[in-house]
Amino acid sequence: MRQRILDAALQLFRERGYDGVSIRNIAEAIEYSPGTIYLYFKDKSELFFALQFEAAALKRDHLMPVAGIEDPWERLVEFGRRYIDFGMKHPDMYDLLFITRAPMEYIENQDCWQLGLATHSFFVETVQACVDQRYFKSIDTETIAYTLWCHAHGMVSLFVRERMRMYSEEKREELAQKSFAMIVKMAESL
Amino acid sequence: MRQRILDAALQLFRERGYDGVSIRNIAEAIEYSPGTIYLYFKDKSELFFALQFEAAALKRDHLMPVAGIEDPWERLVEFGRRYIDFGMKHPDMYDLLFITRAPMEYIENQDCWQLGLATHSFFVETVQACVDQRYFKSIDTETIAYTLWCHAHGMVSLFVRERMRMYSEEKREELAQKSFAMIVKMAESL
Amino acid sequence: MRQRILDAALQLFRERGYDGVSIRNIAEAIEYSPGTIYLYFKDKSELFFALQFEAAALKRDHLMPVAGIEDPWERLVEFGRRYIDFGMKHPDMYDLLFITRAPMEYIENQDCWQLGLATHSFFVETVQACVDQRYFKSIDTETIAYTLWCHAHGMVSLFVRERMRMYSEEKREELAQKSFAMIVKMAESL
Amino acid sequence: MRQRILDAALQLFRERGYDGVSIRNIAEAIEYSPGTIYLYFKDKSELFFALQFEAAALKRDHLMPVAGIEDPWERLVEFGRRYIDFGMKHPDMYDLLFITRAPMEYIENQDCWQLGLATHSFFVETVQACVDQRYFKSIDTETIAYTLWCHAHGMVSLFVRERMRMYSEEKREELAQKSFAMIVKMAESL
DNA sequence: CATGAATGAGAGTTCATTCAT
DNA sequence: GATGAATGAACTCTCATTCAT
Repeated sequence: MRQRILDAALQLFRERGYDGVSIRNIAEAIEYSPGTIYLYFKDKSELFFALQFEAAALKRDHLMPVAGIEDPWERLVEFGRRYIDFGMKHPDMYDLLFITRAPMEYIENQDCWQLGLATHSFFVETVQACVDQRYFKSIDTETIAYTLWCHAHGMVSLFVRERMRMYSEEKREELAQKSFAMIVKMAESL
Repeated sequence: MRQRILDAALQLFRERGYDGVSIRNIAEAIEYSPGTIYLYFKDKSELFFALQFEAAALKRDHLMPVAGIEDPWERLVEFGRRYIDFGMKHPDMYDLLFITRAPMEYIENQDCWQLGLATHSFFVETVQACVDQRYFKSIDTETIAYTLWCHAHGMVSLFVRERMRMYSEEKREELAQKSFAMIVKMAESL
Repeated sequence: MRQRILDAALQLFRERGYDGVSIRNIAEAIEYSPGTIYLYFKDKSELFFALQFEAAALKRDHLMPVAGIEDPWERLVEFGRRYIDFGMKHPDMYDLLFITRAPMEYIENQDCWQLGLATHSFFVETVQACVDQRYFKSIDTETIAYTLWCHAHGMVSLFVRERMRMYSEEKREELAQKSFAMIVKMAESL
Repeated sequence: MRQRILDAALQLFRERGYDGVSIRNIAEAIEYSPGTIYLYFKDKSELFFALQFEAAALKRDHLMPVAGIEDPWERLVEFGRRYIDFGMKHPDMYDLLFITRAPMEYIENQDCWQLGLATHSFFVETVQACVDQRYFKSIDTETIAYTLWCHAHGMVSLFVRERMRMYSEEKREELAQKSFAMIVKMAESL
């Protein structure tokens, strides 16, 4: 039931944004009365955070398998590939995690933030490992990580928020792959 | 007057985001009655589109001065710098143009879409000019342009939607500058 | 209209107390929509305060004519008579001013509190005048005033909140008159 | 168990007033489910009446010990002292008994009304005893009793409903004591 | 051109209450 | 005897919108 609420909410949040969704909407979607939702979540923002937590967990599960890859460079590349893959396959989740505007003041104390940070740290550490093993000339780990993240996030978020309409659907996919290859190459020459 | 409404609306956007602004709020800000706004805009979404057009125009004005720079590479770099600058200085506008989920079916017929496309085309043409003059080894103009755009959009949108909270304010600025320098360097080796 | 709202609200507040009355109730009573009320009053508590102000003004108008009576003792007696008379004739208003539980934290900054205080001060000054002219042996103005007030308020509030049911209606009136006479006599011997 | 519910309800009353207490609140306080309460009370108003009865009993227990005092005058004075003391110490109970607007048609058939009447009668009889023993010049027992009651009730109810805000907390206490002393003195000269 | 007055719908939230288990 | 799950109605309040004037 908690799960049923979360499922319905997820879809709605993704379609209409945090402010565009009402408790009533969610209740209607699952065909229960509004009050029922308050049996499972203290208020709207708690529901939202629960959703973000789900998303963060899913993302972690999607990404963390790469931890098994020994070579840091290969690990990094695979991490990137999967990051983008996650965004493309679960645009709603990605949106929730990295785009949706929501009561952000609260978020930092939340478990989902911790979870997100953990994955992020893993990413930075992988970059660090590459740096340590001289995969790059540059040794500015932080900036390298940030730059790669920006590129990946840019790709996914232009896609998620439908700002690629000037390209046909196939073109979009093609571009994504080519651009990923390109950034990898660019990174090699860092 | 139409302009006065738009100005007030824009400022409110800046402060509270799209969902946080009501017709009433705007009316209060310009010290007119709510009804008056309907003399100039059919409804809220028309006002919203007008706003998007404003944003697109502002962005064009912010970016197009670089058209005067002869050398395509310098033009490209300056374009990038200004793109990011625009996003940082007018996060609400940037949000409106590249992040906000709006009825997209409508948008494509709108002037603002044309306006946006024009600026985008200018960007792509500048990349093309660099390619033509062998600034890059790669000749895949489209992918180059897309990749650069992704990076810039990633930077701005992580900032605009407050996903950089794990860094201090100064750190954020510093990172932005360093990352921009880094992508420029990476591009040189393309 | 503002007045129409106040009239309806007054009756309802009196019948059911502050918490027992909803904006909806008031709206229904005047056959308007709930939202309309917010055109005239910021919120529920503002409406309540406006009502209290009305009540305070009415009470002042009922009492202040005695200011014309030169002899302080006569003035005091007449003040008391009218105080009780006010409570009996306008139980709803009296209730609002001296019994109804409502957001009291706010009240002290309100005009109605000032108005109420003014009348109260006039009462205390009248007692003081009696003291000054040796109408009492006691010179403890404050306590005398308070004691008289307690008696009057007790009478009215037992009546207003229907705690005199063990007496017949006529008996109640008779008791009131006799008790007033008695407290006057008691006061003379102070 | 019934008792446990009542105890919790009473405490909540004390803290938040009648309208501020919900069945849910009470259930939470005793760590049972809301439904459980309905096993012991038909509905909220039945609980409310039970509470009034409790209050009446508490008041009786607070006052009746004075029945042991032989001298009627001393008994009367002590009764008054305790009456006020009860109101100050249990403002919520006092409120329930003498101020709260409750369906009065119901109340008269209730045990609590009987209980209240009994205490009241005891009070009147004590006044009568004083009259019989010539403690007063006046022989109008009813009016004397009523007058004294009005004073005491006025004191307590101004306090309970927070109409003494113009005085500091200590001042309020001081005034109460002085006024009680004053009414006693005034009564002596009746 | 502009407004004042009004509304119906809807927001988040809490409530007293029911009832199958 | 007690609960968990649920509801429908109510709450205060805000909103986009309309329309006679």
